[in-house]
Amino acid sequence: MAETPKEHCYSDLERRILATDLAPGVDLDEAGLCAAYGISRTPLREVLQRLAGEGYVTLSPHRGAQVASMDLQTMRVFFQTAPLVYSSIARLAAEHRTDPQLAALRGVQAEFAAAGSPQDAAFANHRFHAQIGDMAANPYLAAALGRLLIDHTRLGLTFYGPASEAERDLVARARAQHEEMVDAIAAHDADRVVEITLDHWDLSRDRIERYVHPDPLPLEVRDAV
Amino acid sequence: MAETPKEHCYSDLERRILATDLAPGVDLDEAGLCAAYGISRTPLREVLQRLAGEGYVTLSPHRGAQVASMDLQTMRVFFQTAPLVYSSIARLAAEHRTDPQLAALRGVQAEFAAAGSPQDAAFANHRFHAQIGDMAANPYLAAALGRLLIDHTRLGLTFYGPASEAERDLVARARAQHEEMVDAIAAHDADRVVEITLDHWDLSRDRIERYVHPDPLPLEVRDAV
DNA sequence: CGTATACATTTTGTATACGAAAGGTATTTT
DNA sequence: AAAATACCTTTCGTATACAAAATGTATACG
Repeated sequence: MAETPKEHCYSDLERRILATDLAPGVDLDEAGLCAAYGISRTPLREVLQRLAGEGYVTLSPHRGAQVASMDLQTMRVFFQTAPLVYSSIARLAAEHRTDPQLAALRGVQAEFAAAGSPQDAAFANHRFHAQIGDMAANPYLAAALGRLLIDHTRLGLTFYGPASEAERDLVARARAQHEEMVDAIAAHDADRVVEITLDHWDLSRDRIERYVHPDPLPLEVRDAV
Repeated sequence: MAETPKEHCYSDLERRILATDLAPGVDLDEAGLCAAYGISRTPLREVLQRLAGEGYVTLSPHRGAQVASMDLQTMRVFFQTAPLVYSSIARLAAEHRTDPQLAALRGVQAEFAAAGSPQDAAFANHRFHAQIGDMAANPYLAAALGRLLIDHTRLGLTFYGPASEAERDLVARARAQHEEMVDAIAAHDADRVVEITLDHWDLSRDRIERYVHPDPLPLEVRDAV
């Protein structure tokens, strides 16, 4: 089960991009990555081309690979598109899911609930929604979902605030919604899973908005009482 | 403007896959393609990996590249998904289109109207809808649209019947719908372009269904009069 | 002092050669 | 005679070496 150096290179780059350890837009140096992962340029370039096909990086002729950008325009389109794709995927997943897939989803959800760090939680959340994408068995929407999840995870980790009371409450609600989604998918209840998915989306959007647009400082410095 | 051997390899494989000259599922021989296009294995493999990222081919470890399959399951999912993506793209295109993009769309539509063969018409149709995809400026849905268009073009050419009166009428109606779509996009009329797009989809679906399920032979061999 | 051009350096793209793995066939054994 | 194993052939994966292109810098000229 030991992964090859090439596979490690792929999964590690994927992880670092999702964690914004490799920031959007930065150039990826072929020679440096070759040395870091102990592979030669040919397999490294294959990894980069695969990552490009999935939307993690962009390749420019004679300019190498850059981590996919995340400008304001990208975010705007992301918020516009996510509800449509997420709810469509959720509906299809409820209709098409198999028992082994459901078991896998429960396993990922357990990882999410047990996650120790915000980053682990974000990765588990990513896998949770990717698993629902698998269940939908729709290669067309899967391509859109994969790209949405990349940006969703990056946004979530970029706009992660310090562990506050409100933040803990949001995570607890997200976990509860995941459980409800699993139950609805198990019951093949498409309408219900779509409804929960849209609530789940609203929660995620609110969390990011809350970070960008926090409560203003009190106008009165000392208690006005 | 002369394209490099590598670019020619890419565009020619793309064309042959869309035309089902390379049938769904067939193995692509690396050595043969290298000889045919006059490039070595490294750039050829890059081309195949790029085609794989866009959904034209699938790559299996130690088994090389195969043209993306088109089984019954694929077709079912295709018919299920296309209206949603096409109409969403159309709406966004009407809202976001720029003047140069509109001019490009008119150019492609002129090529469609002037197409001499069914294959040329199918390619021009492909470019027409891909151009609307560009206008939408939505990388997430663009990934789904690209894959849908691949299968749509392949289906259209697979289920193309001999030039009959009915077929000519369908093509004329499709061309008229294209013109209406261009006008609606030019006017930024999102609701109208969505409506026409759904009509256009119904027409395309009917054409394919008509081929699969033609009028039955007359029950009376000679005139029953 | 600023700008343009030429050269050098760095990085990307391509070819070829070698090593490894999978599938098919033939031979041997039960 | 049938099945299993070993070997051979073919194809895929990786590394390295070479060629080409782009960018940055330095120098010279205006």
